Amino acid sequence: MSQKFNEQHTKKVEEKWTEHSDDDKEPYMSHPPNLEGWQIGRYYAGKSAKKAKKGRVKDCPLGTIIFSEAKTLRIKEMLTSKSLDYLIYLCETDNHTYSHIRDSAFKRQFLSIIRGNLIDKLSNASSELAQLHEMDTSYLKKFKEKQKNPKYTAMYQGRTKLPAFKEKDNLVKLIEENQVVVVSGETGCGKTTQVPQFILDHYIENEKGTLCRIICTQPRRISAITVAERVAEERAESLGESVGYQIRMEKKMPRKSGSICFCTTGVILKQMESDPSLSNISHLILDEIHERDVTSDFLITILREVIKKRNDLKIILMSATLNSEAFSNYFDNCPRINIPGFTFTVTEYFLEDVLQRTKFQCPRFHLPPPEQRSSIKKWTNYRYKSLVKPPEYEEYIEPYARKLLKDGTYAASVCEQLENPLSENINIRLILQLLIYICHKEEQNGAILIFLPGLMDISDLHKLITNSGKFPSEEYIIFPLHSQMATVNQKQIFEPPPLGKRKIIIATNIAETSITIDDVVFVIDCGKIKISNFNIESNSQTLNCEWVSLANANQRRGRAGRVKPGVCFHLYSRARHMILKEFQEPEVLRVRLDDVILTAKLLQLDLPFGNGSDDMRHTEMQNHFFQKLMDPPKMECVYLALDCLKRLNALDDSENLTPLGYHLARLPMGPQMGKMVLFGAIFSCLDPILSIATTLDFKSPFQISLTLEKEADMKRVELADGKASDHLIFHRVLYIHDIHPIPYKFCQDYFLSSYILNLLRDMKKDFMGYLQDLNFVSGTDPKNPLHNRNSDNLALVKAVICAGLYPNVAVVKYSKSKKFIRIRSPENEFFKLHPVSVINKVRDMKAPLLVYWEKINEYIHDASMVHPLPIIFFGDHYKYTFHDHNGLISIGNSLTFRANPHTGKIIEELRDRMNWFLENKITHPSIVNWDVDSDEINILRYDLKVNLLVNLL
DNA sequence: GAGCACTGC
Repeated sequence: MSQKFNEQHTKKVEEKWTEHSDDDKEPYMSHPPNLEGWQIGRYYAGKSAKKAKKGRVKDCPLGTIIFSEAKTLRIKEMLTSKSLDYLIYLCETDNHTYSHIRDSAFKRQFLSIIRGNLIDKLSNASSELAQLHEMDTSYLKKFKEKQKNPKYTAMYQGRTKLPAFKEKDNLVKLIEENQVVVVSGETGCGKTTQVPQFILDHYIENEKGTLCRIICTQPRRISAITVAERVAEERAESLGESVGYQIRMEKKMPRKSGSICFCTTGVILKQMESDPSLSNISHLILDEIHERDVTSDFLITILREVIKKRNDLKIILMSATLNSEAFSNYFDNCPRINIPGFTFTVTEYFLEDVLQRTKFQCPRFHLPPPEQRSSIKKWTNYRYKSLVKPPEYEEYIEPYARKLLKDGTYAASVCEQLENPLSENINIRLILQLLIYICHKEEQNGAILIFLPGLMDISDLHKLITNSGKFPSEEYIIFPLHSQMATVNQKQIFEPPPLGKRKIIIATNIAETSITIDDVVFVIDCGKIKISNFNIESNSQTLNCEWVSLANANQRRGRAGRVKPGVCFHLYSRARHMILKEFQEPEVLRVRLDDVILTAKLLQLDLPFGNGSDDMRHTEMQNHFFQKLMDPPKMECVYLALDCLKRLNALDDSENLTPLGYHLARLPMGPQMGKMVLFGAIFSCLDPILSIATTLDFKSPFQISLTLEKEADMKRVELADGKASDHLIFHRVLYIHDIHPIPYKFCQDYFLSSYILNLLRDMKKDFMGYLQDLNFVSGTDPKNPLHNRNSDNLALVKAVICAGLYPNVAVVKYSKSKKFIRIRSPENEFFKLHPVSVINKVRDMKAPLLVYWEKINEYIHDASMVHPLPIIFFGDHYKYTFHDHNGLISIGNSLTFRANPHTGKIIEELRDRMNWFLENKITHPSIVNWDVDSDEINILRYDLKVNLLVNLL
């Protein structure tokens, strides 16, 4: 397959598309020339009032589309072809019977999903584990032999020292006698490795090993593997005997019975799609359930239904001590058992102690940046801002500071600083002073771990430390640690430092749970954390810096006591510590719910009806799935997600899954990315689209360099190859990585992570497997030429990107100096383009339209500049209107384009035709037959050589 | 004019 990276086919786009001048796009850019004096003032007042209303921009067409006469003629010829009638026949939709769909495996599965219900499905649930006495005896025999194995006995000796071991008999008895048990305990108590083994050994010893099949879920892939390896080692076995693991794209399954399988929470949820009663499982252990991620919250909600029908299924919830009671309450006050933790003591200090020891002086006022210091007005504003105190100061923090002053244990200047809210801001100079104090005054040696909220702070502190001259590289190794930095995959960070050197790690909360560095003795906790939230009013995602929860603070503190007693410095006062909330909000209250709803639909759970549905049905459904969650999300959030799924055509008007929705629910990615991939398969440009969708869904392979930022930016621009698209860069990177003679060299030169690139390659293959199950492709090779006939046509690739990202469309506005870009949403809100986007640098501004995936805090992260036609073809709410000699195409009730009547008419027919084609393809999943005479190609073709759609887009 | 918490199928 030749997949040259060029855009030759774009030139074939024949239609004339003109961009309007500024006045045309924004009719109110400047005041009409005939106005004078106060009229001008009133004009602008009216204009800003309009802006404030955030009115739609219907009346500001984004451009004009005119097809040439020759093209019009050819398209008209095509439109008279007979194949259209055939397609209309195929796609006459009947939502209740779907009688227009030919009988197929897909149809039967789809109908059983939209008509069925979880409870009915569970009513004939039963365990599939059968007791086989011969095997039971053999399991016991092997187990007894193992107890003589010196390796096993040595490991066993170590196990008996764990706190969990003292509770062995209690645990086994409690689990035997109850269907649901909550096991709580802090890290280091051994519950994760021991509890599954206690259960398994108990079954084997009682000659019923074949009835025992334990699944233990972990929130992260890495912990599923490491725990499985550890447990296999303790049992003196290799993986694949009685212990195994399963994560996406990687598994080592244990034997079918008498076994323990560690897997990620998502794997088990996916399994429930086909086997909701978990028929081949005897014990389900959910570990780290206190983290409250969407998947585990979702899982326990369904499990409450499942255990009613499967009385023999045991559920063990393992949580931190802090919120074990809440889980017990959720399961009808099921019994709890607590295992004391086993960690070294960590001495805790707070801001007042740090200030006292370092004699540091916090700034009293916000200093404006140097370039603004001349403006006194702005400066006063800064001073004013610094004096506004959060409400908790009067109630808690000031009284505490006054008490300290009275007690006389702290210097007066320390107490005074505590009363100033600025002392709670992140202050990297204070951290530097504290580091100097630790390294020179504290006797203990050992690694220092600093928690900061984000990259900015990590970068600033890193610079400050290296430039201070107090931490020469002969004595200190400094590791910045962030999910997007190369250091996360370096072994060096886990290993003891070279002799005579000390490790300093500057990390985000990645070091709280995901990455464990054993030799940490000192922790500096800035007390802040970046938390993403979903804002219902603006229907958008935010990422803000907040106070940590007590759970976070404890976890951070615990990182200091893994090998010996440690010290933790919190950079906030004891008073602040007292008013921290216990936990962060559960994730399900902080995210978009569209993906959750699709999964729930596939699992046939009862869901509420959206805003638009009639009230009768609304009131019928009081006890729906979302109400049963431990923390039900706001209904507005559910409605927003339902609306979004309807716009994507994943749900029909009665909120049943459509055939498209059914496919999207089965694909392991969000609905928009799933749609992009399906269209990539249908339009035969699958490899580039899979690269892009996988990267957006998982993670960018680009790594951040603290020292070579500019170089990294330039490499990105180089990879963009003049195309105004961040998405096509992902395609190009994965493409080159696959064919490069020395992939590792390519990664080094272009600041890429080969670890992530390899994962992305595996993931693409994994998606191919799903597409094959859905019957859209014929194998698992993403580069199969059969599915890449149009992969060289980057205009088409961009059109498919657009189909997937819609309705995330925005309009580009240049500033007058054209130095930077502003973005306007169809709803007339203004955003900015993230500085790393190549669109800032590649000035190929033929089109003012962008499609994007992620928008966080007013910033659009990755974007592609697109032609209007894909938006017109793939957008919803198509309308054509004609009045005052103006033809207008309107999309999504907000984007408008001018088109003369004959062009408008043709676009409308072409759009219908393509939708029929897609509908047919979705309801009759199969590989598109690109043969010259095939029916489906005739539908899209306007002459024998060229496929209409592929060239039009 | 200016910046990106962390997971997962």
